[in-house]
Amino acid sequence: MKFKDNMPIYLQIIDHVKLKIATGEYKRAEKLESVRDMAQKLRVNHNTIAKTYQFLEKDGIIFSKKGVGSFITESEEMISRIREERIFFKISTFVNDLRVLGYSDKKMIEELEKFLKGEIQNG
Amino acid sequence: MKFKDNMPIYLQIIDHVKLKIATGEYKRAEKLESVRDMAQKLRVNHNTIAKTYQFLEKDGIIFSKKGVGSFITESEEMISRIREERIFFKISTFVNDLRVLGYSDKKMIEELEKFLKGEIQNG
Amino acid sequence: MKFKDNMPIYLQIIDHVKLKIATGEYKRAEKLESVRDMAQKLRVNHNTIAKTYQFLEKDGIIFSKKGVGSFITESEEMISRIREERIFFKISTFVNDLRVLGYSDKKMIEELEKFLKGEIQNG
Amino acid sequence: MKFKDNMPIYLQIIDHVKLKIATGEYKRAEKLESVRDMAQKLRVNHNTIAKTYQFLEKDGIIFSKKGVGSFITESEEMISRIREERIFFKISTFVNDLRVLGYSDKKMIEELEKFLKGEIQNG
DNA sequence: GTGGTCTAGACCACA
DNA sequence: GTGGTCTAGACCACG
Repeated sequence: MKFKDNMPIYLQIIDHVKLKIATGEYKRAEKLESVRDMAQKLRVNHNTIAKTYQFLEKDGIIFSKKGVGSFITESEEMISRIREERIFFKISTFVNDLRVLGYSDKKMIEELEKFLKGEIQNG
Repeated sequence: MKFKDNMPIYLQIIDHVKLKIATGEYKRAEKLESVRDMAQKLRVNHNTIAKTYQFLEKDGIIFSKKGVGSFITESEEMISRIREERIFFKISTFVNDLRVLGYSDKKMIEELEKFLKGEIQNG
Repeated sequence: MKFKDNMPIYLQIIDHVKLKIATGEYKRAEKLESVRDMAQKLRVNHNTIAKTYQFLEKDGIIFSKKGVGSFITESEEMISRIREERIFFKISTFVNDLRVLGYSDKKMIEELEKFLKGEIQNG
Repeated sequence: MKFKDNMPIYLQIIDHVKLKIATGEYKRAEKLESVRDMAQKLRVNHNTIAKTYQFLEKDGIIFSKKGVGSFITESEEMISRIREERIFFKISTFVNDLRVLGYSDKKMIEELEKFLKGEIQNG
């Protein structure tokens, strides 16, 4: 995993975990990698991962048991919420950004379609 | 202007200026506010604005005349490029993000249309 | 400040701050001691205090500004809530504990009164 | 049994046993569950219960006979003391806590009565 | 081995 | 000087 320079690593990992939940890669109640294993894999200090897990736990996204491990939430509802929030955020950000640039709703959809078609020709 | 916590303010201001160029609010060869004026307006330290202007100048987006002030580039081509790069970046990021979440091109457009319609009903 | 052995220091400090808010010692929008000053005063590492402040910030009890300092919440409502929650918690815990020990409501009040009188005689 | 996160489980179980003695649920000289039975019942590791029993024995609250089991103390005086200490601790803690929050003796009793009455209305 | 806490010391961004 | 992040390394509680 490559980290951006201008954002704390632990926040990037939090987002990374939330993304994996949103895409379904991490499933309900699944065991996460141990703090130290993930630290080694991502080449960061174990404290950084511990902080990450604690923030995720505070938000109810994972739960940890001492001496056992850390696990994705058991709440299917929470998992759906993470996914839906993410999608909503992406779409509303997109709409907002293009509007600021002067795009009408119609033009926005047209440009998106054009982009998607263009990719086929280019790729 | 409200700044995010986890990103250097000067980078946010750089983006802010580039956005104003992309939207046409800042025009070709227009004089920018002085470092101290902008600092006061954005409620940040003047050093932060100075840093911002240096970066923008390095990228050829603005240029400075000693004792006179800073100005938006005179190159119409640069201005177009800033705008197009921005749009391309926004669209490709959007497409990429939704694909990661498992969205097909078709569903992506559908959801976007749904979102735009939903706004009308809600707003 | 003396710390108990069987509870993380940062949680004890969180409670310590909340207590000071509840008693009115810390007032609305008041500046807290800096992370490093409090660390020195309490003879703990600055990271421990930083963690404390971050948790308090996540709960909306204080807010921090980089390069400026940390401050008690500006919300009078939040301050009242902290105080009332604390009182409610103390009373309900007391009632519950004595009931478990077989005390009726009447006996509970009698014992409390007896205790308060006894103190006068002893003190 | 639900355990708090921020306190060693064995201390919570010690308190749990002392509470059962204080309430009379565990009687003088009564045989306790075996380490493994209690471990299974409380869903904790048997080492944790073993540790618990060792501490209780050290304090004279229980005693063990090799190959037979563990038993509640035979001293009626010890049992009374556990109960009285507990009650005294609860009351004095309560009084102290509310005083710190600025409550007079009179107000303390009033609030307690109010709380007890309020419960009836709410429950 | 698992998560959690703490220290010491470094560096960064911001004012 | 202020808060925030990160590392390295230690120790603890629990299973």
